[in-house]
Amino acid sequence: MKMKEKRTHSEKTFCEKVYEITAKIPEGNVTTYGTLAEIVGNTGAARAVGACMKNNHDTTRIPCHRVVAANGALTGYAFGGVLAKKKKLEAEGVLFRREKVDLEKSGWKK
DNA sequence: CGTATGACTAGCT
DNA sequence: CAGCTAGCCATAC
Repeated sequence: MKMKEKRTHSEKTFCEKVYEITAKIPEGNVTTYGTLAEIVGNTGAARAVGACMKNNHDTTRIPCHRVVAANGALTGYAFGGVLAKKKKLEAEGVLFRREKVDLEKSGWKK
């Protein structure tokens, strides 16, 4: 197999792209892993997105807390759990419905 | 290079 | 409405 395709034409890996997009999410808005994956050009790679997020440790530059599940539910967070994630979102003005984000109102519109 | 894993999603029971 | 299964992708070991 040729797993070593080598991304010479694109130094950025899938994760790098994800970070770029995530960093563009405006405050008070959120997006889903699936949507994020689609934006980077890999629809269906929602899992890969999350995998990169936990690998990312730049919450200051990469607001990974603005990325939630497709149903608006908060999933993991490598800096304090979904609890800290929820708090951050609330603090930014994201509308919550019970324990889930209201994607209808706070969903990020690209 | 091959296998295992995960911050997902959609579908079915 | 809640829980479980199977499918998908990229990364790490």
